Amino acid sequence: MDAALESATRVFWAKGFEPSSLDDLCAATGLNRSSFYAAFNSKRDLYLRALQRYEEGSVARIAAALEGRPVRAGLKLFLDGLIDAVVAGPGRRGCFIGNCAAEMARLDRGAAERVRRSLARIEAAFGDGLEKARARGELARGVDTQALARFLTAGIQGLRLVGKVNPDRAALNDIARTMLHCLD
Amino acid sequence: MDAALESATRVFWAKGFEPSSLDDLCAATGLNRSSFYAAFNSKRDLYLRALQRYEEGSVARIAAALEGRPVRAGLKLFLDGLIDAVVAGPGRRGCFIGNCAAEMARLDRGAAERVRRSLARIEAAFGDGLEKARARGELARGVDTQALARFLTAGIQGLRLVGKVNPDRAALNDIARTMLHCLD
DNA sequence: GCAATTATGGACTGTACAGTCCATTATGGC
DNA sequence: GCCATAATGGACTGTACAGTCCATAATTGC
Repeated sequence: MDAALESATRVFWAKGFEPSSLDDLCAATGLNRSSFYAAFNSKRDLYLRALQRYEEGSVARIAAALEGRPVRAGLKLFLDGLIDAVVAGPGRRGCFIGNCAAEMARLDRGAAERVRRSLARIEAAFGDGLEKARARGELARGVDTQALARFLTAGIQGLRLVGKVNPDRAALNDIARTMLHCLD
Repeated sequence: MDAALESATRVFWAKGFEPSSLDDLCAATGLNRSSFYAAFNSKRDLYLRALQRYEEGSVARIAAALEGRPVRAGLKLFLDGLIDAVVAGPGRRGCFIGNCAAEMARLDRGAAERVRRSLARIEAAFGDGLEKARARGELARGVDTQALARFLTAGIQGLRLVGKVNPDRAALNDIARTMLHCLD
């Protein structure tokens, strides 16, 4: 069942909610309509589950990159990986969370709330890493780790949006490099 | 006719392309279907014209804020105004350009190209202001103004996306303040 | 004032879609 | 092997929509 969710995530991520038809989703998951509705209840429910699945992965990747290394190195590792994925991966999908925010937030209050929570968890993952780094003495005493975490969260969304329409490594590297500059 | 375009822009900006029905657009513009198609040819054409109109405004606001004052003050003015608009304005519209990128870029190559061009013009407006500031001696000699302009362009998209689902002034101020920090 | 052109209203068409339903097929208990 | 239960296929329904079309109304040129 998780394989079906993963396939559906790919469809929604690439095409967005509205343009993903049930036929697309049934083809991708291998389920027919009856089984689809038995398993997932509705297109929107599946979309929100896909979003949650994506959120888990995003948070985990941040935590993994920041774990067990200096925070600057961790952030660079994370951003370099992100840029690799944007430049080399299947093109123009952007960030599922950001896509959901743009496409649904105004018309679907529940979806907006999920996006808000996803961004909060991403912010918390950055905040944790930064806080630990400060405790290790890697950052100045007075640095505002919450502000930095918020900045990184927004910055990544910006980077991914720009990368979606212009997956140019040099431009994305400029953005990432300047972002890292803010830690100092 | 520009009034009709402005009204249509508001509809597309708020709801996105797909969920804006022709009935919505005719109601907003005051045109009936016949006049609508005579004037704008198709829903998509109108959408792209609305996007262009929005782009002009965005670029002009950046240029105006950076004109005739120190670049740090100009950027702060711009970002403060943006945050005011996000927090106080009609909620959760986000940036039309960013919305278009998220909603259409994957499925409409032409729209993606327009977004790419809009972002390039925004980047150029920042780049101009930064370049002039460097000539005035406000920035260090070796500063990479293109990288900074790219960073600001992405940062604004990130700020607006976060603000779309969580229009919290304190959080947005944190992001803006940290962004400005990167100039030093 | 009238004819020719242009704008307007709104009915209409064809299509695409999410979700439902039931007849058929497969599965498992015994 | 047989019955009860569960999964499956795919036809079907109702709705919403973009775009077209034409009959009528307004406007313009003279």
